[in-house]
Amino acid sequence: MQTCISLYGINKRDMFSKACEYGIRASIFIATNSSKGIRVGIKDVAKEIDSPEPFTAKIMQILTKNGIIHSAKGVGGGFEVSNEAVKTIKLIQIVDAIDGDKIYRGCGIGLKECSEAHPCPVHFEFKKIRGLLHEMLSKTTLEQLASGVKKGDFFLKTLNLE
Amino acid sequence: MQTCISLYGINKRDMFSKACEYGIRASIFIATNSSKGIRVGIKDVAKEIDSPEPFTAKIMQILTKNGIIHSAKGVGGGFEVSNEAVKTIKLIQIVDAIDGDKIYRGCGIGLKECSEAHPCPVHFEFKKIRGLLHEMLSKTTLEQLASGVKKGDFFLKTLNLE
DNA sequence: GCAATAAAAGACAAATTTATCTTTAATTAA
DNA sequence: TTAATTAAAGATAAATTTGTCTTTTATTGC
Ligand code: FES
Ligand code: FES
Repeated sequence: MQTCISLYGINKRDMFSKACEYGIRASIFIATNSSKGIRVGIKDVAKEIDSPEPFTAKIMQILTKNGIIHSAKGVGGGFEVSNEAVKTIKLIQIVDAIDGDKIYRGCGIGLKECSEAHPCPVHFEFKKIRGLLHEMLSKTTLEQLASGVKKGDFFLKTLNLE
Repeated sequence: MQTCISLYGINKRDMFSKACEYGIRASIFIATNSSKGIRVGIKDVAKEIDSPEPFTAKIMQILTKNGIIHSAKGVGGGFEVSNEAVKTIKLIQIVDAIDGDKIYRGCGIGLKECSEAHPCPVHFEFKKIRGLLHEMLSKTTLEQLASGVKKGDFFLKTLNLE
């Protein structure tokens, strides 16, 4: 007899990894401040994007190594994005640096490679979605994202956490 | 000085979890066989979809508990999907059972909830993509996927692994 | 030079996901 | 009833991801 309908999600899975989510939110926060000429420290970043500070610090290291964010040590130091860079940096660069490209290039159901010649059953439908995702990630600049936050249209954390 | 450009993906992340990928591939394989009136055992499943057998067995337990796949113990037992069920079962049921719904409902950059009233910077772009993903998962039946494999148009594993 | 500041680097630790192995329960056939 | 078969359940282990803590390095101001 089959009684049990709808257990739920043994894995709680987001589109991107936590590391990537933090990386994106952090980059946007830093960009909004850089546009006002303000460098921000890791403490502020973690507070403003509501993320664990030491882990966020690790992610910042990845982003700086990839040349996405610039960092300065010492008094008055912190993280920033130059006015030129903020216009050219795309969301996809952050995703690539942290989660890699499989999300928009790999086979949706895990075949070792996605290929037109040897497609999996979801290949053609998935291709469309991945394509849209890829397009969006490639087109969206850090500046776009940051300006929306600066204007107060968009937010980097949920409201009132008391 | 900033020398280092483009490190790569500290996380190798697919769209779905391994568990979910195996679950989808397994379900499709079982469905193709059920349509020929054949029950398949866990051994065949794992072999045909190129997945680790014991782990795949665990996933089958989840799918049977959710009423997606039917199982029979004992001699001549194995896994199957009824001719009626295969027409009504949607891809989304498998994803929900294993990865949950955050991938097509949750905020793309990890805000605790995705909300129109308090949107994150990628909200409106992401909504479109998630919507398309949701639509695809909701519409695609196991039968569609299985029939493509049966006809030989689609595949459940990569070629020649010697 | 010296103290203060702040990120980088490295070593750990916890949690989650993936994978394996053993025992149990159900079913069939003889 | 017994033996064979096959999935379910449970315990455990490995790998990956997430999170923390300490030490080092670079920079600034004095
Ligand atoms: S082969 Fe699976 S998505 Fe292309
Ligand atoms: S709030 Fe982030 S996607 Fe809707």
